[in-house]
Amino acid sequence: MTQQSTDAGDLMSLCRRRGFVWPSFELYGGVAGMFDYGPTGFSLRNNIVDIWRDIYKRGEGFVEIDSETVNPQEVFRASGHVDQFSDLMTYCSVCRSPFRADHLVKDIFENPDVLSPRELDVAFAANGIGCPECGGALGPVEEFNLMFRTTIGPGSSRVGYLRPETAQGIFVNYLNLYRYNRDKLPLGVIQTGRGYRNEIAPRQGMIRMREFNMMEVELFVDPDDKDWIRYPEVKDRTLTLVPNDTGEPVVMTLDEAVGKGIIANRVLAYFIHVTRELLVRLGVDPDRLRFRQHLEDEMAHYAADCWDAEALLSYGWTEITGIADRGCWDLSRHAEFSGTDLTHFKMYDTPRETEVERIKAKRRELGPRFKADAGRIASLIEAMTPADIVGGRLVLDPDGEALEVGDDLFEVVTVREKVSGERVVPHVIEPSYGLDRIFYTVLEHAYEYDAAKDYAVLRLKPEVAPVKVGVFPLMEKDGLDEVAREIHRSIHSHRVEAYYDGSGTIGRRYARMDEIGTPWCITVDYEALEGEHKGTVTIRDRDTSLQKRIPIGDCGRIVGELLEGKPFDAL
RNA sequence: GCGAAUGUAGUCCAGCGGUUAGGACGGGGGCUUCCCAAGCCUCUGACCCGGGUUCAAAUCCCGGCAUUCGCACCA
Repeated sequence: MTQQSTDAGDLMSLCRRRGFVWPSFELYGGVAGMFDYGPTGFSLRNNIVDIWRDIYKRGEGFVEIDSETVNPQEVFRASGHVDQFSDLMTYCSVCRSPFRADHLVKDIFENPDVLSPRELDVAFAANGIGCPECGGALGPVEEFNLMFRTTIGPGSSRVGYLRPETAQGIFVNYLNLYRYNRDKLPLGVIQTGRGYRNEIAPRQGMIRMREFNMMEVELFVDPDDKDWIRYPEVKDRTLTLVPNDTGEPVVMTLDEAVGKGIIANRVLAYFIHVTRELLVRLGVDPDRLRFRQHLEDEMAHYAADCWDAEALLSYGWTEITGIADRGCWDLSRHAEFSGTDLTHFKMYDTPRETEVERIKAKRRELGPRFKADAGRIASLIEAMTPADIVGGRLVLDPDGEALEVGDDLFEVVTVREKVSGERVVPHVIEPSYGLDRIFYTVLEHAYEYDAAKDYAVLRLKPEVAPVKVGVFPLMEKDGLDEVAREIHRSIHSHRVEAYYDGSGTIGRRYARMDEIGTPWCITVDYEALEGEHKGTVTIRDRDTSLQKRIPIGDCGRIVGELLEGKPFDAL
C-alpha cells in the first residue's frame, strides 16, 4: 500500500499544479531555497499550525507570543550566533575550491576554531598549507555568516540580523513572560514565525529553505526539577529511538529510556512523546518516524541534550523537529550580555531555618577604646567566623597592621536564619518544529501514485486537508446544480472548506479532489430529484471510493461528524 | 561555491539554422441521465533571461538565472 519511493519531482509537480507551493519569484527566474504557499498549501499549513497550537496552548496551557524578525546585533552576540553561526572560509586561488579555514589547521592547533582570520592566514603561510585539492595558494580567510545582515535605521550605525531562529524573541522577553506568569515555573511559551538562513547551497526542495517557518516552544523549568506532571500518563508508551552511543534504532518505553539514562530527563521524554503524537496526528507515517539523539559533536553550541524527530522521505531520513535541552545557556548569556538578572526566585516549600554561629562585636566595649575607628573594627570583627578564633583571640588586619583582640571585645552568638528560597536560572526545554519540513513530510507520506492508472491520491488526514468536501451536481442542469449549490452553501464556512465543481465528467472531478486530498465528495444525481431515493445524495469516501446515500438536509451535520472522527462505515 | 547535465504552453514530450513551433494530457465553453481522469465539438496557451555569430537562432557561441546529480557545505 505504502509507496516505496515517492518521486519528489512528481510530488513537487502536483504541488505546483494544485496550488500547494510555488517556487518564489519564478516570474524573474526564481531564487533558490525560497517557496511561496498557494491556496491549498497555505490552508494545509494553517491546519497544521492550528493542531500544533491546540496541543500546546489548549492542551498544555502554554502562552503564545509574536516577536520581531529583525533583531539588533546584541541579541545574536548573546545567543552565540554572531560567532558560532559563521564559518571561516578560504578559497583556493587556483581551482576556487572552498574550504573551512579552521579545518585545514586542525592538526597544528589544539583549538583552531578560536583563531582569527588573520591568524589563520599567518598559519597557512608559516606551515606551508596550500589547497588540498590542487596544491594552489589559498586566498585570504573570510567570514561567512549564515545570517542575513541588515542595518536598523538610516546610516549603518546599528547592525541588525534577520533571526535564524524564533527562539531568541522568547528569551529576550523572559522577564515580561515570567511576570505575566506571576513569577512561576514551569513557564511554557510558543511562537510561530519565520527564520532566515543564508544557505550556501540550498538543495532538496522545501527541506533546505533560506526563509523558513518554525513553530517553536520554549519551556522554562526549574533546573532541579526536570519532571513533568503529566509524565505518568505517557510513561509506558513506546517509540523508536536511535541513541547516540549505539546509533541503532531501538523500540522502548519512555520510562525505560529515562531509566537507562538514554533520554536525559522526564520532561524531555514527555515532549518527545508529545511530538510523536502531534506528528502522527498530522499524518506522518509512524513507520517512517524515529527519534535520533544528536552525536556529542553534532550538538549545537547551546544544547545539553538533543533529539531529532526524523521522517523517512525520498531524500532519506530528514530532521523535521528538534527537541533540545538548552540548559541555562540562553538565559545566562542574555543575563551576562544585558547585565540584567534573568532568574527565577524559587520558594522553598517551607522556609529553611538554620541555626548558625556568628561573631558579634561588643560595640559597648569597642566604642570607648577605639573611638572613631570603632565602627570599622566592629565590621572587621563581624566579618570573621567562629573558626577564625584561635585561643580566644582574633587577629584583625586594619590598614595592614595586625591587631589582636580578645574575647572581651566579641562574643559568639547563635542566630536563627530564615531562607525562604533561592534564585536559579531556569533551564529551557525546546521542541522546535520545522513547519515547512513537516508540511512536506505530511504531503509525501500522504502521496500515493498508481502508475498503472496514472492516478495520484493524497491520503491526507481529514483534519489537515485543505478542502473537506467536494460538492458536485452529476450534470450541471435539470436543477441538479441548484441543489448542489445549496448544499455547498450550507456546508462551506471558514472552518469547513467545501468546493463546488460542476465542470467536466464526474470521474474527473473526483480525481481533482483526490489529488488535493479532499476526504469526501457529495454528488447530487437524478435519484435526488425523484423515485425512492428522492431527497438524498451520495457521499463518497476518498480512500475506499465507497458511496452512501444521505439526506440532503443532513449533509452539513454528517460532514461535521466525519470531521470529528466518525468512521465512514458508521454512516 | 566547483564540476556535469538540463531549461519549448499549467504538465510531459517533439522540433536541433529557414516550421503559421507540433502533439498528448490539463484548463475554459458547449453537447451527451455522465458515479470514478469516458466520448464528440470548440477555445486557451510556450521557445528561461541578456548578449553575440548569421541574410536568418528555439536550434550555434558566451554570460547570467534556475533545476537535477556529484563534490563541498549544512542549528
